[in-house]
Amino acid sequence: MVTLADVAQHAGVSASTVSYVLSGKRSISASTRERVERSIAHLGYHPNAGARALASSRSNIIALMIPLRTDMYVPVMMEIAIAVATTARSHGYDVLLLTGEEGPAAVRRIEGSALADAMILMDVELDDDRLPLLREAARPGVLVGLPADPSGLSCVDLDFEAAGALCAEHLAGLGHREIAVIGEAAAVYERHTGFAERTLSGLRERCRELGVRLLHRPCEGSYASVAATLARVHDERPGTTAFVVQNEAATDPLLALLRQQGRAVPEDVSVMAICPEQVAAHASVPLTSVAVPAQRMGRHAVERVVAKLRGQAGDGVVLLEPELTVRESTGPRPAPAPD
Amino acid sequence: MVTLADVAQHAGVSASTVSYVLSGKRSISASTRERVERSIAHLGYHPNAGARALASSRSNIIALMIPLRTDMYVPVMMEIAIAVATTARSHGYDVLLLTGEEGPAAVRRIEGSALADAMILMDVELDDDRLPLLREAARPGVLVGLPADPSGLSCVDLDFEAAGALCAEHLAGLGHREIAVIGEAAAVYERHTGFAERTLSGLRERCRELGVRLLHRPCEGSYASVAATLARVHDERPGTTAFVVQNEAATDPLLALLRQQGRAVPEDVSVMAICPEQVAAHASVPLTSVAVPAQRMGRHAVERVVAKLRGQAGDGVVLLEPELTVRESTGPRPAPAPD
DNA sequence: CTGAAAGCGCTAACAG
DNA sequence: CTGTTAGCGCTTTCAG
Repeated sequence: MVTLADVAQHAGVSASTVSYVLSGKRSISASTRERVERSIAHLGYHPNAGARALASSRSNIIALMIPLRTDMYVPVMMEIAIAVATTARSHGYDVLLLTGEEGPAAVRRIEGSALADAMILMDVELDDDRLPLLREAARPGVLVGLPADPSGLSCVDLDFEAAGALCAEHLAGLGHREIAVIGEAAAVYERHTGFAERTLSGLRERCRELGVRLLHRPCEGSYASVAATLARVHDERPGTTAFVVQNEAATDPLLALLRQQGRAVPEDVSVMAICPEQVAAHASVPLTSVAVPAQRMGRHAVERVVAKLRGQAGDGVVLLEPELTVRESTGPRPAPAPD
Repeated sequence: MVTLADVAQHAGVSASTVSYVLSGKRSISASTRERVERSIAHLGYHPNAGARALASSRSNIIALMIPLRTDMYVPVMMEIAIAVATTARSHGYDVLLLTGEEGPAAVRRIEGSALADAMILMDVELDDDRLPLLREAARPGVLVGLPADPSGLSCVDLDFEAAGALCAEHLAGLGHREIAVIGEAAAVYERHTGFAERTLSGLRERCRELGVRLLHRPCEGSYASVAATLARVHDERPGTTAFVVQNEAATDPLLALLRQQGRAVPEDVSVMAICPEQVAAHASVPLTSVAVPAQRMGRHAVERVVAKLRGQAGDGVVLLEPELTVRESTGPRPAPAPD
């Protein structure tokens, strides 16, 4: 194994000089720097991570806790995780992958062992039991998601209220007066993950302002349950001309069912979704949608945590602005059927 | 920060004793052990990861390289990654998440910096440029996937040939004589990722043995392209009574199209898939399928790599046996339409 | 069964 | 601009 001492000897300088060439923490004459760099390349030197961490008490690792249950929003999680990993690398950090399994113990473990310099928690719940620990922790942390009480914490999330409002505006702008929301599974609302409720409240408020009638129904992901929900909406609000879907698994069944019923999208009925771009773009009818900006969220979380490590940022909530992409699934309200 | 020395002092023993209590590498009297453990709990001691890595030259970290392009098989990747993380934890290892972005350089970096004790590479391509480095590396590695030349490497993968054969047998057993395969996008075959070809060859061989006609058509994930492929199959082999789908994105469109054409599944036509359980179980008609055993693959990869770290395992390819789950999408061949 | 002590490879004062 | 040196916290011989 090639050590810093080997490099120093080869370059005919002291160990500290090599160290400083690497860290740039003090000025080095061009000639020495060059000699050292040549030696490093020649010997194929890589600094030892453990030694570095011990001496500097910084590991250059960011811990990322992802949820264990993989039943929801998997591609989004994955996209965030990948964005976190690549952004972290571009800032000189590696990423340690932790699953929710360990729960709060993981926070303690990371903190105690100094394995990571900071942590990013995904899929935070409204009342997450890792939060008290995180507030006390010496190391900075950033949440992806928004808990009930974000005080003393840094959070990044999509502005779901704004996303809801955006949907309402888009459909109202097309003339729709009765909208139905196909929501997440009831369990999601009961678990109070927050985002679903926030979307709904944005939607409700803006609909009220715009004088649009809104109906909300939670829905499981299965084909059968989408069918049941659709039937129910049809019974309760036959005048519904537009759907907002916030349920990744429900979009395809919904489109299939409408097609089956001979209701053309968007001529007879408009459909829009709050979902990952991929899902929206690849649906059987490309969906007008508000995207969950997974990459931006991951990138932002890392940048935030890195800034905090440098003492350049404090706590606070950052809500990313939603963006609406108009595709082929929404159109003007059809003329009311003549009696 | 609580150090080992603090614990030693509190317990009235030497540092090495504490260390040995922790590692169990030499016998300790019950009374000292108890005292030490009490002190550890009392002080809330956690060993410092960097110091440990430096002194022992083992980091207790396994690096996991996941592919950067997330266009394919995302839930499977995620499931493998999570299985890797949880299994690793249960063996005392943490997982470092690397993306494919760095390419071969990542292998060198991990190796050089001693950041991880071993690595697991996902989504290996037939002729992957990280493989030569991995063969020379001092640290053990395990591939998830099967490259063209697995010599000198450890690999874990699904036995896709057997999976193909299993499909052929199942359908032949139900009396089907003409089968069509809806395959992955042409790009997947061109990239020679291996698994698609292997499935096909298993399918072909067993079909030949069983006297079943087989037609294979690659297919993009979009609704339109599934429609086109289906039409083409119908033209070329009107007698086709069963489909094997190896393309996560094609299953739902296929079922929707068949429904639209008034062909009932499984009464008029059988459909089976090689895909994750979730996809199969939640399809609009629950699909008879051969699963990609993501969890098993992740777990196996970790166990393999841990065994190698202990010098208890060598190179070689392990192909996991596929399992067929019969659901509602396959049935006996319909009686040939009377002329 | 337990202690003492020598590093592991690097960083960061402290000196010049 | 560069060198000397004292640790960082832990593991692991070597002694007893």
